[in-house]
Amino acid sequence: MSLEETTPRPAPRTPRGARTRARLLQAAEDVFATVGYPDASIVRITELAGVALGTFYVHFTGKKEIFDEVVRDLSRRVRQAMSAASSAAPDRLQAEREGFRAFFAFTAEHPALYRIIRQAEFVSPEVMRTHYDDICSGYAAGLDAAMGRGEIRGLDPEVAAWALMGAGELIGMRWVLWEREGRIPEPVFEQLMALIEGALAPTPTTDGERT
Amino acid sequence: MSLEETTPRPAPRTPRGARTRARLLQAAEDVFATVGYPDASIVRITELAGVALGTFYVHFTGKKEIFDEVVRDLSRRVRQAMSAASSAAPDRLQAEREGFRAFFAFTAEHPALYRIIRQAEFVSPEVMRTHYDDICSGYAAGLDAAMGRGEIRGLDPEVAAWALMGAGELIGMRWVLWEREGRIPEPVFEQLMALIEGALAPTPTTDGERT
DNA sequence: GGCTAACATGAAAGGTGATTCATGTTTCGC
DNA sequence: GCGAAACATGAATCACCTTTCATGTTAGCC
Repeated sequence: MSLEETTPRPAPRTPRGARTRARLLQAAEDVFATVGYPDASIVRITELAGVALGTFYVHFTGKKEIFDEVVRDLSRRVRQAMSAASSAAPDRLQAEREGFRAFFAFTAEHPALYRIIRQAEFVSPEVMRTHYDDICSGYAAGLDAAMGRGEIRGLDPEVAAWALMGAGELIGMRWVLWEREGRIPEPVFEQLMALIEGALAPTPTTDGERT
Repeated sequence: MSLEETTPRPAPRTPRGARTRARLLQAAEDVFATVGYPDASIVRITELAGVALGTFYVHFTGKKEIFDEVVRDLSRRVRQAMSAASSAAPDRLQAEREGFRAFFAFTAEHPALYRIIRQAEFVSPEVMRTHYDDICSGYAAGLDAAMGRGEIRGLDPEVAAWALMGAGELIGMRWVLWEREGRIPEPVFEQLMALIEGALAPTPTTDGERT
C-alpha cells in the first residue's frame, strides 16, 4: 500500500488552481509538523487550508504525494538558504560559519524541516535520501575545492560532508529545537566551530595522505 | 489522543506471561522497523507474534505503550554495547574507536534502532529525548575525564558529545543502513576517526581556555 | 487432583479516515 | 456574453483498525 506508484496530478492551469494548491501545501506543512504524519488526516489539512475535502483530490493523489511535495519544498528552501549564505565567504572556514549559521536560523524559523524530514524515513525514503544527498553533494564540492586550495587537510570530502552535516543536525536538534530560546546560544555555536576547525585544519604533524 | 496517559499493564506473573510479552515486543520491533508506525497495526504485531488479537491488550494498553517499550529496550541495548566496547580502551582515542565500532556493528545488526528512533519524534518525544540524553551524558562524561587527563583539548563536553554523536549517526545511516554491504567500509571508518581525532586533539597553537 | 488466579482467545462493536463521484461553480479564451 | 474546461464541493462509500468482553484454557499452589 505504501509502495504503490500513482501518476501525479497535472499542475494547475489557472491562477485559482495554483492558489488552492499552494494553500493546501502550506496547510500540509503545518499539520505534518505539528501532529505528525500518522495523525495528519486529509480532513485536517483541508480544514486548515479552508477548502473542501474533495478539493484535495483535485490537486493530489493522496497523502504521500503531498508529503513528498512538502519535503521537496522544504529541502529546496534550506539548501538555498545555506548556499546563499556561504557563497560570499572569503575562505572555507568562513563559509562553514555562514553555512551553519544559515542552517540554524532556518531551523529556528522552520522547525517543520526537522520534524518532517525525520518522518520521511518511512513515508517516503526516496525523498529523504534525496534531501540528504543533495545537501551533501553541495557540501562535499565546497570541501573539495577548499582542499584544492590547501585551506583544509586532505580527506574524503564525502565522508567529511556527512559527518559535519550530522554534527550540525544534532546540535540543531538539541539547542534550537529543544530549547525554549529557539536560537542557538553563541557559546555552543563557537564550540561547534572550534570542533569543525580542528577536524578540517591542515595537520602540521601528519601529511594528508589518507584515502 | 496521542498525549493521553494510561496506567501501564502490570508485569507478567508467570513464565508463560513473560514469554508472550517478550514475543509481542520482538514482533513489534520487527513490524515497526519494516512498515513504520503508521502502518503498524496491532493485528500485524499479534499475527507475527503468533498470538491472538485480544492477547495484546493483556500485556499492553495500546500501540504507544509497546512502542515506548521497544524504544527503551533498543536504547538500553545499544548503550550497553557501546560502553562495554569502549570501557576497556587505554586512552580516549582508543575509546572513541571502540565505541564507534560497536555502534556501527549494532546498527548493522539492528537496523530497527535507526528506523524506530527516527519515528519516535512524534509518537513519543519523551522517550526519544531520553535516548539521546542518555547516550550523550555517558559520552560527555568520558570526554570530561579525558580532558582532565589532558588527552584531549579543552572544550565543552556536552557540545562535543552531541556533535560527535551526530557525525556517527549520519555516517551510520549513509554507509551502514543505505549500503548493501551492511557494514561500514574500513576507509570510511578511518576517515571518520581522523576527523574526530582532529576535532579532539589538543591544539598546539591555541590554549584550551575556551568555555 | 482440584481450585484459583493468570493468561489467552477471537468475534463483534464502534470509530476513523481515505477516497470517490455526481453535481455545482468559477474562470478564461473567443 | 457564451461555452467549455478547470476547479470546487461534501455526502456517501468502503476498508481497515482499535479496543472490549464474555468465554475458554493453562499453570502454579495446597
